[in-house]
Amino acid sequence: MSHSAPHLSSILHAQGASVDGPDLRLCVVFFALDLIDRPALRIAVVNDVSSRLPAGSAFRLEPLDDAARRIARSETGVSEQYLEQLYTMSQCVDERWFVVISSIALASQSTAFSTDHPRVDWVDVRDVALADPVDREVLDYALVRLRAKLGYTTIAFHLLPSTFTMSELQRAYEIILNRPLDKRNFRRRMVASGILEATATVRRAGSHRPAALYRFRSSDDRSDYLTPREH
Amino acid sequence: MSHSAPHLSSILHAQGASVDGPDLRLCVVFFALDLIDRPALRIAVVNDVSSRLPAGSAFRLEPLDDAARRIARSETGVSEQYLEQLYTMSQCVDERWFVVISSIALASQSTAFSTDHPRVDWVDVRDVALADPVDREVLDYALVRLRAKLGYTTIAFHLLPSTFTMSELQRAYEIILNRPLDKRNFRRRMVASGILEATATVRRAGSHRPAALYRFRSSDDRSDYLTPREH
DNA sequence: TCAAAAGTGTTAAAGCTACACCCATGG
DNA sequence: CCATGGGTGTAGCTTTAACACTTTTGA
Repeated sequence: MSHSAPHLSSILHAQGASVDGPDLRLCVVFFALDLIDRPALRIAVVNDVSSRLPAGSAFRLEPLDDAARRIARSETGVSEQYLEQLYTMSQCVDERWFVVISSIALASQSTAFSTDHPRVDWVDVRDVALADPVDREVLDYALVRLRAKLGYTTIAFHLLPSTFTMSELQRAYEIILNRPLDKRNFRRRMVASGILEATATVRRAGSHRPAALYRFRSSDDRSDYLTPREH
Repeated sequence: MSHSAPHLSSILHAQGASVDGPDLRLCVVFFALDLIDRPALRIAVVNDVSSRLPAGSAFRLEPLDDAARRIARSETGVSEQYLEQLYTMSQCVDERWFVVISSIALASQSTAFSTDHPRVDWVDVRDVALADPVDREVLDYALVRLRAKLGYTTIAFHLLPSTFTMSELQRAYEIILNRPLDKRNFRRRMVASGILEATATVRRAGSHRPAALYRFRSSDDRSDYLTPREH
């Protein structure tokens, strides 16, 4: 974290120079999907003095998405599978000027909820209470973006385990979009899109017909569609 | 512009404080559409030592889109009609660390090309040569975004004069998308979308049937669709 | 044999693409 | 009267939405 001590600030002001360049704050909306326990879309919330999004600062010359990845990991103890920049805004906290660069991170359930990290809760997006209104704004926009991208990308990919049943995939979409979908139409669209391939195996889970297992054809991951190429 | 003079930097380093926070660079891809002279999508390019995008720095606590608007205006002499943030990245130039926040600005032809500003050229996007590879990357992504948004928003709105013929509107889309569109299908879609309203008037322009003039129903400007609410 | 989830087809409506001719005007 | 751009309709196809029953299994 880089900011000048108050007296230095005054010294520099007196000389007409500026230490008033912004501090960077990278904050991450880290999503994971609970398909088992109480099905819900959850985000990582850090509880220190109050509830906030995982956040931190970038090092000098560190690429911003490397920094966001590093912060997501160190703040939550979880390695994301997908990261995408969201939006940048200016914010003032206690006389300090921040430029807040927000990102979305995604991880599958097993990756996210198995790890136990002090101060980190994975909370249902419908119940999240964040102290900072900017954090709230970031979360709202992250949800808009995630829902929109579900329609024209393969972003759901990164919230599911490596193999899954058609019902699990549908439940994932339903949880994120927060509305029910028709089973037959859903399956048809998914199959037609060609992003799935059937594995040879089935999953037996209870006293009913076993479910075929699918995986994503990782060759055509289109999650990135409409974000710039990373350098 | 805020960066510390070298000797101050050393002083602060010596004391373990950091002046190494990034400098902000806001850069703007300012689009305008030439429908008359040589029809083309153009952007504002600033020529000082070499060709670059209009750019500048934010003031302390200035909201980033206010800053981008201010920079777009002061660098080009043109007031944009629409502004949207694009992407943020980290860059190093001559040992200085920049956080580059890019935006798209749009203005109609009359607004843009009537003004004459020293060092500013409005150049066809197909011919743009920019010294900085980051500027190039920003332009490429701006084009991707503009084209994509043409499909699901009313962003074209801001590149056209307040009233226009159906042919002009179609030409605008064709120029931006860089491919021909079917006249009848185009008209049908536009009318069906409900974003246009016919004015009572026609335009007589040459030895052929006069063209009906339309305007956008500003009540349903959906350009912003999928960008966060501005505070 | 029952309960529970998996899996499967059809129909109607809307939207998309491709395509060619007549209309109104000014010179 | 002719050259110029403005304006119009249809047919085939694809995509979407709505809708209910049969299959396979374990207990």
